[in-house]
Amino acid sequence: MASRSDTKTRILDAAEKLFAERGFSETSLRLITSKAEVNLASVNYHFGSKKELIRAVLARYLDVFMPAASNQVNQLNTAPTKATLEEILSSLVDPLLDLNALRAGGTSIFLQLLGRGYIESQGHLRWFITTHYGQHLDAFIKAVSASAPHIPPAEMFWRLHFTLGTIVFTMASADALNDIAAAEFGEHNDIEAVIRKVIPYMAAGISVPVNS
Amino acid sequence: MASRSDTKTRILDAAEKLFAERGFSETSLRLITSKAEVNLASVNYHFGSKKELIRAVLARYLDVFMPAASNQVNQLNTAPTKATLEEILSSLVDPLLDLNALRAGGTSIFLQLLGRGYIESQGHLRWFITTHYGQHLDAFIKAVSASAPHIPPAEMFWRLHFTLGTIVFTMASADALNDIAAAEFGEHNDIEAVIRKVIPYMAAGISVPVNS
DNA sequence: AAATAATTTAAACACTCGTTTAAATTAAAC
DNA sequence: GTTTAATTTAAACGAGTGTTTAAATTATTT
Repeated sequence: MASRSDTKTRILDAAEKLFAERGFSETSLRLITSKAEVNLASVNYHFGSKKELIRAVLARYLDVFMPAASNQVNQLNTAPTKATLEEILSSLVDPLLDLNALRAGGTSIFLQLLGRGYIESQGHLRWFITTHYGQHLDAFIKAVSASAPHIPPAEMFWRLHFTLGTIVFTMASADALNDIAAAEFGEHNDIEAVIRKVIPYMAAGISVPVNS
Repeated sequence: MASRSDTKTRILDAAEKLFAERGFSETSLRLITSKAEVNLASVNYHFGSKKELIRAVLARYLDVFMPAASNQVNQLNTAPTKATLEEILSSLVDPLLDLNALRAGGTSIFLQLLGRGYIESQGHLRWFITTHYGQHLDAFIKAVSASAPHIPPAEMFWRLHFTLGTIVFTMASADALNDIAAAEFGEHNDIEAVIRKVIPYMAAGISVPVNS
């Protein structure tokens, strides 16, 4: 079965890169299989359909990231002092950067896939994530809410989605923005530098008092 | 020429609604023309191509919104007291809501189109907006920068793009989020309520001190 | 009213898409 | 080594896409 998993992996590797770059519906199976140097029909043979391939691509990252992320959050919860919001957000940086060890550019690819998925799939991805990784999400949401107890739950719902938009849009266009920043300001940032820039922005927005 | 502009308008009206709901590439010309009750070929006759139709749909809003928005910013600039960041952002609310007078649901449609456009078209929309409406954008960026002089230009560049992501992602999925908020918290927000929720978030993020 | 221009229409074109089929090939089991 | 199962392959299918064409219709101009 060496060839089987080899073909599956080649498909997943090619697909995630193309999905992140061009979006799901803009990426044809023919483009994926030609980049992966496998036969067109092997996608349907190994994954059943394009939709299931998309889910497999996302799951490969979520299965690694989600447990690592909620581990970090749980560690903060058991610490003697209550974690600040910025500490909670910063605790996700390592799990995110560890995805680069999984595959080259993994951090950026994962965040771009997340963004594309949330926008393209009319709610399907939201359902997929909440049903498969809901426990991990709940731990994170609870920790964030506890760090900003002055924010009502409904308001926090909106602010966490504002935050999702911030991170996801930023990462989807991080490469282009880095080019502009380099040309305009002489800055040369990598993905980690951008993540560390965005955390104070998000933390301030999430915790700003209501009606001020 | 009554029929000519009538057909053009019918196409634009049907297209913008479908584009906002399903995205550009997910909306076929056949769906647009059947909703508009015009012939399929009339899109190419009146607009040349689907890509030019998309631009026409966006331009119909941008031509109204952009001058109105920079008018508001200029009025703040001539006021006796320096405008706060939240005042600057809030000054865009009226121009946004005035789009509802243009067409039913205009505000929501415009913001969703903006979000879809920025995400779907790999940089094409960014180029289209900066080249056609760059002067209006510059006035806005200058006003925001002046309201937060403690933020270096390079940092402000990043934060304004964080903000673009926040607003664009939120609006692209505003309907879905509103449905969830209604089901989960009994909240029934319209587009104005969401806009007024996101402004404090963005203002706090843009102006938070660096390295804090 | 006749001639010209603008618009609408139905049909077809050329292409891409995801998926399926059945035969060929390779691997595993007995 | 033969049989059985798993995988790969080339080809085709049916449906959907944006666009083009040329004739029919409508509006405008002379």
